[in-house]
Amino acid sequence: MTSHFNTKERILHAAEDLFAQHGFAGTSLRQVTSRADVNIAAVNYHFGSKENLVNEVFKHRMDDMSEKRLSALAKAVENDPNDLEGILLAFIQPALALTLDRHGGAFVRVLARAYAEKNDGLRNFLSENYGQVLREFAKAIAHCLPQLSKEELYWRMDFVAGALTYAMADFGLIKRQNGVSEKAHCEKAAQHLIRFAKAGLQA
Amino acid sequence: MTSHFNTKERILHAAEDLFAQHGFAGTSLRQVTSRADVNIAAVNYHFGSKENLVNEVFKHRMDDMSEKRLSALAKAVENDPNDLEGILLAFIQPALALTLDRHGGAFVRVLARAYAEKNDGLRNFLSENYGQVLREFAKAIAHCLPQLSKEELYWRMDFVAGALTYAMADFGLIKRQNGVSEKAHCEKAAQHLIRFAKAGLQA
DNA sequence: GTCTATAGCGAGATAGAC
DNA sequence: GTCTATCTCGCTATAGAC
Repeated sequence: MTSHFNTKERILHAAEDLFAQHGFAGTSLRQVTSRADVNIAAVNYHFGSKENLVNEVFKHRMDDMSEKRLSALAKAVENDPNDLEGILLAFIQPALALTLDRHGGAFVRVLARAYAEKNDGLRNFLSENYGQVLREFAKAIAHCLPQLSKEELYWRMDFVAGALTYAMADFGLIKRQNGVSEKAHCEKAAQHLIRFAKAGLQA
Repeated sequence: MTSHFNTKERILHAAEDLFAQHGFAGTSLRQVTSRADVNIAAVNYHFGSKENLVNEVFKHRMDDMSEKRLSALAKAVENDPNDLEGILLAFIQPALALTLDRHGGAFVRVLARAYAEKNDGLRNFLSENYGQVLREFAKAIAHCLPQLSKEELYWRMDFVAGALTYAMADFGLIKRQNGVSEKAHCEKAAQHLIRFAKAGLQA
């Protein structure tokens, strides 16, 4: 399976899985190279350092997700700038899509974990990129809800992002039922979340 | 400041701060004992192992917060079983109170971090205890919103818990303004969150 | 109950052959 | 570009003096 990829890609995939499972500090490069079935020295050859590997794992998925979010947002706004549900879907759908991807599912937990890491520079790097995307959505949502103050809007968007992160990472009470496919579970999650977030934003 | 406490308590407080800042795997016992100004051997004398220290740090605050939540819930329900806002406040207030505590503020991030740790046994221990408290709240909220299916209720409570965790841990777009006291910031957070969560639950 | 000292291990990183 | 071998460091944990 992994043997279709070259050394660098195998390291990236193995690291993504392990970071999701054990965190950044909790994962050793030895674990990564062992799972990727490459030599221990390869990671320093290709990435220079562990810290650099962490950043690359991140950038890879974040760039992809942000791009999908922004293009979905542009399409939704062009279609109907007052369709709050469409805008929310543009925000939620790309995150959802990740959980259906073989390796992306791990990344969702990596993402949640990164939010829990407070000072590590990774967090700053993240909030800069991710922050810009959030501001685009804020603009679109503000257009739908002109009565909302900017402060109130930002609070509520934080709540939506929190609910999304939490639900996507599969914390909490809700567990996927045995009879339900992962895809169906995620679609249900999106549907519930959009309904909830829409009502909360309109409060 | 810390010298008012004995060795064991100093270790607990130092560990709480550092776990919040660097995570569990990212914090060494040497950092802990150095900050607590106790000898490196003291932690193994008092706690046996690092893993045990992690659990104790957790149990200490969780027991306290769960107790406060449940007693506030009992009071709210006794006062008016249909007061959804009162029930939400009982859920949110004790988490809020922690962020105003000298050491509790760190714990909120420790908590968020624990949710991001998926397989480490700590997560199971947590979901068992915390899960019971959540189910009590689910019962009370279900009474206020009898038209909601159990599944829908659980989804929405997950979203509320996510929004709370995210907001409390100070992720996201919203930053405390320089002119605003921490206490005022938290009260505003609670006020916004209750409004948002109430509307979302009633959707 | 608290110290010093150290055992024993696994980490990240690198040098240099191939 | 990938390997083996190894350096150096910091970690958890413990033994034993006080």
